[in-house]
Amino acid sequence: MTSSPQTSAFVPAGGAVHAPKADMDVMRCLVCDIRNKSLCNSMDEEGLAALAQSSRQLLLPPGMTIVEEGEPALAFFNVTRGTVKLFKSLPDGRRQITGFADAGQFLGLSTAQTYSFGAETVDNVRLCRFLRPQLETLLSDYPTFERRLLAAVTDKLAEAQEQMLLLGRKTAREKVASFLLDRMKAFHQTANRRQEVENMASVPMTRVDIADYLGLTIETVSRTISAFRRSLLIASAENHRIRILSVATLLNIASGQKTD
Amino acid sequence: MTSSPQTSAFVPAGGAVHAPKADMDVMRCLVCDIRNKSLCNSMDEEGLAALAQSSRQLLLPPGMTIVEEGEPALAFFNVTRGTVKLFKSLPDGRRQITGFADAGQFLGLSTAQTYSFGAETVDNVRLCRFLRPQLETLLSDYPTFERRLLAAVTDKLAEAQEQMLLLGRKTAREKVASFLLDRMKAFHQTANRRQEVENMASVPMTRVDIADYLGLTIETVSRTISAFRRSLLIASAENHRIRILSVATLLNIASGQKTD
DNA sequence: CGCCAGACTTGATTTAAATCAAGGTTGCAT
DNA sequence: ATGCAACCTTGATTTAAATCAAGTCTGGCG
Repeated sequence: MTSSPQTSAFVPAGGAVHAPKADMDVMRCLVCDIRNKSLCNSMDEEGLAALAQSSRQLLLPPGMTIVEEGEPALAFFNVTRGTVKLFKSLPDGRRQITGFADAGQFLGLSTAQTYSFGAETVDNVRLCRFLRPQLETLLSDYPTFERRLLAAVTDKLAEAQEQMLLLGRKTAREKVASFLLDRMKAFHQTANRRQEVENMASVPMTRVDIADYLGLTIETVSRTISAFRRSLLIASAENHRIRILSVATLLNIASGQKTD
Repeated sequence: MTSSPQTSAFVPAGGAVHAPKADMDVMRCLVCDIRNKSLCNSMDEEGLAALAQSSRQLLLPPGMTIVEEGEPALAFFNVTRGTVKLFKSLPDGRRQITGFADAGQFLGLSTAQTYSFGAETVDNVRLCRFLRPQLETLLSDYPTFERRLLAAVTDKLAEAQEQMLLLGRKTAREKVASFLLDRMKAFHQTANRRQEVENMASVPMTRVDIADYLGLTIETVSRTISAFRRSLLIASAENHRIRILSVATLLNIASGQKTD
């Protein structure tokens, strides 16, 4: 594999690569383009310098393991670009994706000695890694940061409860509609430019990932998306994007109002 | 409805009742029998006095609403006796129970203005209610309490991820086996006496609640429990208890190993 | 003490989604 | 440009669990 313009910043295979020295200095967090959409917005200028010195930036290509189920929980991560999938597995290989962490989201919190979940990159991902002792120092030194993390975990719990409602009680059609709307919301939160982001959803993950997230099979996901396309509720766009043609209808479907 | 010895401490209907003055004084938390199994174990003697003065104790009979989906999130609760169910609903009445909070567990955290979930008592419940401003004062005044809450929410998130795996990828049989084992664990954590608690599970909730927790129907729950009983994996006991006759087999079933 | 409502169980049938089975697309590597 | 491997789509059939349909059990009340 030779390097191409698109992937030149990333390792071809085998492991994480640390970003160049310039990206690790005390300024990194101060100039971070998504810091106001993340935990880091709780920090003043001095705190941002402390964050930069407590963390290392990693760049990872698609399909890389960030965290392995059952391995020692040594680090905490903040995603600053791309999308990460979090999942749990059964011994026979069945897998449930419990969430996607887009730019601005954190992952890797654990009170146990080992991670109870795995995490892998979906596309090209940039993240900041905090080793546990360093995170704990930050929490103690910056009460606003700790309060912000508590709020962020509380929000994740509310999201998880919403996903339980989806998994336990929604139909395939309702699940896919909910997913597409969530991806639209994620894209809105993530995109920095106001460039025709309206009604666009970012869907960088495969059908297998979507199925494992919604508790369905790839065939059911594919059929349902095809049906939405045929009904002109959505349209495919370039770059793994989907344009949502009728947000209102999809909202009705997602919340269980019958809209056939 | 006239009062009976069993329910005399509770209101017959209509609303919460505050416990007698003696239970609200500065000593309440100091003498609380489950404080070491809850968030409150992060507090020293002075902190326990502050907790007691920041909260009121409530006693509620079965089937009472504690928190209503969509209502202003004014309070945070710590369950000190009994079992509470947390749930989310769809407009057409479909319901997903997202968790059961037994003695020692908290509920009611929210960063939004309104609760995104409902909460109701399953049996006779005792809980401590903290109004939001008072909780925030406690968090600021007692850093160990805030750290403990962060850990507790992190644990809840891990539980929620485990439940997503169950809802999305487990069979009915695996779901019910997992549930019974969880109820056994909850009973062990809750019971203070070592009185033949071994292999006992506390199941105070109805089949409807179990079904809404596991993403099944009551018929499927009933059939599955009957099948386990016929296979001598479990046996019914008094007081809404179930004795687990083969923990090992149930563990195998719960984790997807085929054990027919 | 026996009635009754709510909770639970069991059986028969239906159905939404899974599984099985081909193809079709796409994009990257040679 | 071409081949191929991974990904996606569509169709036919099966199946696990839902739904429909009776009962049975239980405990609190008159």
